[in-house]
Amino acid sequence: MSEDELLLEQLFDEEKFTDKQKKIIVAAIESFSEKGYAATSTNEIAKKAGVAEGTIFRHYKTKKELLVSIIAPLMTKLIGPVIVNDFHKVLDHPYENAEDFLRATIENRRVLIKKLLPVIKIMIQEIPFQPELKQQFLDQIAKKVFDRILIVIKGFQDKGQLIEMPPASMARLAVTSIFGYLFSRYIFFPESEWDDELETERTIQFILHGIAK
Amino acid sequence: MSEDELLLEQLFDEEKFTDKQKKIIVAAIESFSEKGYAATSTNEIAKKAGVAEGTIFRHYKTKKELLVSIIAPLMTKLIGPVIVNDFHKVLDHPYENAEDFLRATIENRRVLIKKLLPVIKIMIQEIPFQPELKQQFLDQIAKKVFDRILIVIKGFQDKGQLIEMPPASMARLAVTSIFGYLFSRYIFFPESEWDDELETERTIQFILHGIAK
Amino acid sequence: MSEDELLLEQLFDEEKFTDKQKKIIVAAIESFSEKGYAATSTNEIAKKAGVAEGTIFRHYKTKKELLVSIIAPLMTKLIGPVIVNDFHKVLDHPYENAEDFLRATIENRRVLIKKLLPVIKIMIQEIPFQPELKQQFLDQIAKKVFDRILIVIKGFQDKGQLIEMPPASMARLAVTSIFGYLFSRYIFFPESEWDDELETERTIQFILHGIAK
Amino acid sequence: MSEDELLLEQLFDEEKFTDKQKKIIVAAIESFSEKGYAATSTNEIAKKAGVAEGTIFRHYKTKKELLVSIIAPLMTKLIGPVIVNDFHKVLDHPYENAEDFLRATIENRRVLIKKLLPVIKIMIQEIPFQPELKQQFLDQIAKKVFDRILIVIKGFQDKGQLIEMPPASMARLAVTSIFGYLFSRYIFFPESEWDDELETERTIQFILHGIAK
DNA sequence: CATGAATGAGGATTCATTCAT
DNA sequence: AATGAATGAATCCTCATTCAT
Repeated sequence: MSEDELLLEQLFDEEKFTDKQKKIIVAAIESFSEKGYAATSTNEIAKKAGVAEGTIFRHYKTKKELLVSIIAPLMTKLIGPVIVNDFHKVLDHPYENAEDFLRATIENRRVLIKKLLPVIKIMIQEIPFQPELKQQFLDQIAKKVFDRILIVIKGFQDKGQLIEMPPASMARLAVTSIFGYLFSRYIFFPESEWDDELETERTIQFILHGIAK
Repeated sequence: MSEDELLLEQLFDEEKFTDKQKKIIVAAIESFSEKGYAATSTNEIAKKAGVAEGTIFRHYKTKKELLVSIIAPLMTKLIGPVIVNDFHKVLDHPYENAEDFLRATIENRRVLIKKLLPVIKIMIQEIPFQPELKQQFLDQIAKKVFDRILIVIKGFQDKGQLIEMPPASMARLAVTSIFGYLFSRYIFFPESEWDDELETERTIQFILHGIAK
Repeated sequence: MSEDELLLEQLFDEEKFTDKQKKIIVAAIESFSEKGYAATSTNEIAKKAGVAEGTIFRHYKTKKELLVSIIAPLMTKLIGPVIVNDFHKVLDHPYENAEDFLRATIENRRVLIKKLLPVIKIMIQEIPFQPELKQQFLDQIAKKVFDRILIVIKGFQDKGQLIEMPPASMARLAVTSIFGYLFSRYIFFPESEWDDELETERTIQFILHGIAK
Repeated sequence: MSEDELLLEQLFDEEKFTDKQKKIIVAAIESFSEKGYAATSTNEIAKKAGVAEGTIFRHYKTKKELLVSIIAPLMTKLIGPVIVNDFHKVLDHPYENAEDFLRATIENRRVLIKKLLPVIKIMIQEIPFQPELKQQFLDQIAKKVFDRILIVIKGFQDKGQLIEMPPASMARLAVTSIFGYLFSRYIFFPESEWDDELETERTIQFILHGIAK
């Protein structure tokens, strides 16, 4: 529970929730991420949360609203680091090189993904089926984040650190490599032994220099 | 319908299906990939297929069996190219270089993914929740394919074409780059304009040489 | 049950219903008329009909559709006699006097109301709350019937049998007297002893001559 | 609100209610008469009244008690005029004729019905389903009022103003004519244009002399 | 007095599955 | 083999009512 509480704090710092509401959210996250949204019954969530089924519907008008109000704040949480930190880093330290930037970015994301794992699983599963979430995702995450990344890439290209290539293509290549690593690490094979520092380093070197000798 | 028929032929060449059964499969694939397995009702599939609901259960004991018998053959289909073609290519033409191999691999996969798109979507969505599929996937795809890839990588490393790195790590980096491209192309942003040849080339160069100048 | 069957035949001559569907209709009419639509649960109807709750929803998409498909055909049934019979009577037998016309009309209605009593109760209760029914009632019954009545009244006025008074007002007075009688007889005080022939006669004389000496 | 307040004053002169309680009653009357008792939720009433749901149950043990305590006093209000005024009128002014009596009675009722319209609607809807209300209605209104009416009718018959007819039948005919008018006027077609004085007069003449020439 | 969160029984409706035809 | 009516458990959700604050 203490771990869940941490997750909650991470997700909802400022907002005030009643005790029961917190339990509902924790239970919903657990069930949704284990069985999927559609396959989870509100009755099941209620039991796991130790509340009456009606209580869920006092706080969330529908089951879908419960889902959305779990996922939506996550969107904001996930862009935060990109927009605020990274952007400034690059502008404030013009001497900084692409390698350090990548390292910071991956680590940043790694910690976040690790903490928000179950919620991210839900997000991945449900965004394709929930137009509301999809729209939010495209507007808030995809677009905003992508725009920042393009700026950063152009910055490093201008400094001569990166090769010439349309920034959009480069962004795709770098981003999928990073998320390829993070998803392999935390979602596909979380039970394997991982030397995070080493794999992070390999991923960075791969992004920068590829695998050819 | 001709496109669906092609998909079916692709998926189930040898097997003999009644006309109704084919319609059921096509309808199920469409619904499952659009709304998800759990959110699709058998009644809906029956209507879309133009058969009675009972007919579905004459061919498949349960709804889950319908899902599995759609996804399972896909597994075999997807490894085929890796195991049969690629493996032989490398062994038969020892002079071939890694770049050509990558190019063939990506193209191979690209055509397949394009054709099997809806089924692949279902696979991605449902494998996490269906232990039966998960096991099949791990045993048939992940393991077998990974083993082959490791061999191929070692082969190129031995030929001095690739840098020294644990083949497993290298496999992860290359594979996620390839699938990062293919998923971006066909699943995340299928509606964007894509110059496939160019992006394939960029992906290959990225895997080989990275983005650093 | 035989009485219910008669009611059903009366209500739905030509249409074909399955056995279970008939039972559902009979049970619904009984419950709706006894406790009101909103206070009747589908579970209760199912039990009374001896079918599974799901069976109700196989035949009627919603509870409201069940209500409407019970009440709607009644509307047609109730106007039939007015439009077809009465209208022709007056036109075909120009010598006929208002008294005989009234007698036939009341008797006609009396037999119908007696037979359709429970359904009429439902109609009275639910029309105010179901816009769909209300509209149908206004369009089909109220307007059509009223138009015919006006014609009949004008006919008798022209023949000098009725006093001068706006036909609409006269229609209201006559109609409410007739329904006042029928409702007193069958809805408000059905358990009292009624000498129907005598009371019909009194009602007719009242409509024609009032109560003043 | 001033109109509602008037209604309240009309309904509950002497009793003392808290401000919130008045709001609850007003809200309940509005909702009950618009959607019916069974289809109105206490939550809805609470919102409309601007009070907490619990507050309703502080004043009324159950939802049904709320209904009854709205309808019950109405019963007394509605008989009042009959028993007190009319009765005395006839006894005190033996020379008065039936026509004037009818006129006074209708007008009396007309004003009352107009003011109490929403509550009367509720009464009509719910009496058939609430045995408690039904009993009260039969004992207090139907019986008492009917007894008075019989006396009045006999009085006028003795004075030779009315024809010979069992007073009960005559009561039914006159009463349904009056209420037929009032209900047409205020409940069935309130939105039509009505010349009240004229229609009242027509109704009186109809009751006295009928429609025959 | 008043609140409103909490309850859990009960509501309408959906669903996968069965089975007589 | 195919049907589609029938099932009843399960689903999401609503509601009157309670009770700690």
